[in-house]
Parts: sequence; C-alpha cells; structure tokens
Amino acid sequence: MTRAEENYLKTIFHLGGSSSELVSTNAIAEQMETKPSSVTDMAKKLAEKGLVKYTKYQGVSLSKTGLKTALSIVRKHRLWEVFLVETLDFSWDEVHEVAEQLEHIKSEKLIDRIDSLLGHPKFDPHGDPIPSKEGIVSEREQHLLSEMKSGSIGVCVGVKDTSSNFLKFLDKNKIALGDTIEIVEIEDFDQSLTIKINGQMMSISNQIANNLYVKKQE
Amino acid sequence: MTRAEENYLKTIFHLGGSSSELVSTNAIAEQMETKPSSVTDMAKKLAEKGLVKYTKYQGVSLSKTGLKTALSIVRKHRLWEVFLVETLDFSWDEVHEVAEQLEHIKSEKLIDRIDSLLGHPKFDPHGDPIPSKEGIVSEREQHLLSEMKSGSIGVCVGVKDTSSNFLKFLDKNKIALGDTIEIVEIEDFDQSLTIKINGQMMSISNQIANNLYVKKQE
DNA sequence: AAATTTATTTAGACAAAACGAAAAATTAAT
DNA sequence: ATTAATTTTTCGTTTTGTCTAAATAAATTT
Repeated sequence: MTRAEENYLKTIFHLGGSSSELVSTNAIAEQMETKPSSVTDMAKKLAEKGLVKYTKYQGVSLSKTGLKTALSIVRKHRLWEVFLVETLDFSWDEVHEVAEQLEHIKSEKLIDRIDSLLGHPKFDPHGDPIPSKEGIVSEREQHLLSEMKSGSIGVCVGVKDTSSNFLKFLDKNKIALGDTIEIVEIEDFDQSLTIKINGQMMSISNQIANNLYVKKQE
Repeated sequence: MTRAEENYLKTIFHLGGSSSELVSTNAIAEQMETKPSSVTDMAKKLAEKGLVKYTKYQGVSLSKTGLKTALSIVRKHRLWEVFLVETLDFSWDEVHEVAEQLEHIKSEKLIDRIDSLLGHPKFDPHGDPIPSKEGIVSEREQHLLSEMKSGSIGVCVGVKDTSSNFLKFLDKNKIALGDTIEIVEIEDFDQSLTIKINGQMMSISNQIANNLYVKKQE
C-alpha cells in the first residue's frame, strides 16, 4: 500500500464514501488539490486492487477492505494528533500537518503503544472520534452550539471547521476543549449568541457557534 | 529533499564520506541493497544539487550542506530510537526499522519536542552518539570489551554489531545498557572471557566481547 | 429536444527512482 | 605492457503518480 493510495482512501472516506454513497472524482480532486484526471487514474488502480467500487462517470465508494484500510489510517492520524497535543504540547492548529505524515508510518506495534501511552483515547483534539483497532467508530453525541436553545448548557467537545484561522481564534478567546458553555441569549436579529464561559460573558457570531460542537449537559 | 535523497546522504555518511574520504558507488549500492547504476544516477543528482562532490569513476563525498543534512537525519533517527525504547518500551532489536521511517518526518518542532521530552539524550540505545542540532557529534569514550584487560571494570554503553540476532542474544542473557561488567578472567586458549555481571558469573566468547562497547570505570 | 455547459475520461507526456545490458574506465595479473 | 578482471557508467526501459489537451458523457438551459 503506497502513501498515495492511502491518501486517496482517506479522502474518499472523509467525503462520505464509507458505504453506498458515491464520491465524484471532482470532489476528490478538489479536496486533494490535484486534477480530476489523476483521480480517475487512481480510481481505476484502487478498483483493480479491490479497495473501491468504481463506476465510470458515476464515482467511487469504499469496499469493505477499502473502508478497513481507511479507518486504520484515520485511527493513526487521530491518535498521533492526541499524542502531539497531550505529550508534546502542540496546539490545536499545529497538529494536522504533522499527523498527515505520521499516519503513514507502518508499524502495528508503534501505534498500539502510542494508543496505550495515551490511555486509549476515544476522541482527538478536535473532538473527532478515533476508530477502534477493529474499525468501530464511536458516535459523537454532540451538537453544534448554533443548534442549541437559549438557556441550555454544554461542554465544548470539538470543532467542525478545523482551519488554522478558526482554531487560533478559539485559542485567543480562551475557548478550549472541555470548557462549559451556557447560552445566555440568542439575538433575534443576527442569531449571534451571548454565552457564559469560564465565568465570563462574551458574544460570538452565529458563524462561530455553527462550528463549535458541544455535548449537552442534562 | 526527497526520501531517497535523504537515504543516500545518510548511507554516504555512514560509509565515511563525512569529509575528504571518497565512497565508491559499489559500496553504497551494497549497503543500500540496490544496483550500482542506480547509485550513479543519484550521485549525479546530488552533485547537481550541491549536496555531494562526485568525480566519475572515483566516488562521492558529502559537501558541507550534504553533511549537515545527513547529520540532521542521523540525529532524528537516533532520537526516535531513544523515544521508542524509553517511552514506548521497544526492545533494542525492534527500533531500527521503525526509526528508519520516522527519521523522514519533516517537522523541526516535532523532533525538538521529542528531544526535550527525552531530556536531550547524548547517545542512542546502541550507544551511538546523537548529533546536536548544530551538527556536533560527541565522541564516544568507549572501548570494545575485547580490548580491555583482565580485572578491569566497565559499564555497558553500546554495541558494534546491531543485528537482530546479536541484540536478541544480549536480551536473552540479560545484558543491557548500563550494566556493570567486570572481567574476571581471559582464557589464553580462545580469548573467551569470564565476566561478572549483575552479580552473576558467566562466560562469553571473544566474538561477543568484540561487539560490546563499555565505558571504563576508573 | 437541441444546444450549451459542466463533469469525467482518454491518451500522450513527464519526472523520480529504479533496473538490466552493454560500453567504457580502472585496476590487477601475467 | 598487454591482457584479463573488476568497477563504474551509459542508455534504454519500467513503474508510480502526476499533468495537459482533447474527446466523450452527463446535466442544464433554453
């Protein structure tokens, strides 16, 4: 399994080709910042190897083995992210790029040991679930902050937008994983929210709230 | 800098092309388990990039920048080896293969953090010195056990032969880094040694002693 | 339903890295 | 000093992954 193949499988997974859903070559190309023609080439190759189902002009979806492989890469990526944050004190916005490389290291033992060093974490620093060794992904019982009602309370467990910009914004405003957030008021006019976090009141735009995952607290 | 280029530079370094010494294409090919013709190709490419000095039919040696690059790879390799042994409980003979992959991860910050997590170690699990960030390699003040006199005492600090076989032998006989070894007697007949280690007497062949580095104790 | 736009594939080409066979240079042997 | 043996290079080819330009299919508009 080459690095390129692994990256394609991972991207197809992220674009929803987990099972029946078809992912278009264009979508893959855009996500990977490559050309559609290159994607077509790789789609054929992966189909040849039985890792994806590919129908001309329709799109691709992962096969059973393809899904298994994709999950193992996602597992590695997310475990490495936890490692970087927990053990090496990286910040949210720095981990992705490095994990992108580390996820391709080939050693069962290595990732198993990292997993136990970290105490078998279930979620990565962005709140995304870490697939188990057997390929089981725990569901996130979480909601976007923007979908919650006024007066409700939640704990920050992840982000939807993982861009460096957004993560830096959160850092700057001292919003971190595990923080408790109470929605004090929702402005009718622009859906901006007044929230109470770390004992402090602040106002955030709906756009921000729409990218923050919280776990409902009762 | 591609993975292949990095591997060539590392190999040239290990074969002694640190400065003036010339390394033959054949030697490189043998070490890397590839063909001499491939080495010639790469030698040209590296020379083109100013990383080695290459004279046809003579051999290659590292340039100043080539040496710097090689040292940074060796540094990463050896730091990762320490990490695997110290933090993840790998054994001597398992680390090389994985470190071979990890050494190519591109992130200054990552290797710096690993370095401080480990407390800036000076030697890897095989006793080989870890080059500093600035490319300075500490000398090993160590001797082969086979070169020491009867009655002398030393601390085991490394191995010459790093083959899996040898390292497994050491494990099995409970000889580990940091153990104190006293030479009780050297047999005239076959130069085999009787040593005292961990309070226990044992006999080892000269071949074994010739692959064990110790640091003289007084 | 025909025309146009958009998406996708085909085909040919390229760069990186490697290999084998044959040529050229170097070294060793007689 | 030739010849023989060895080492090293050259050259043509392969594989992997990518690209561009052109062709084809699908989706949208009119």
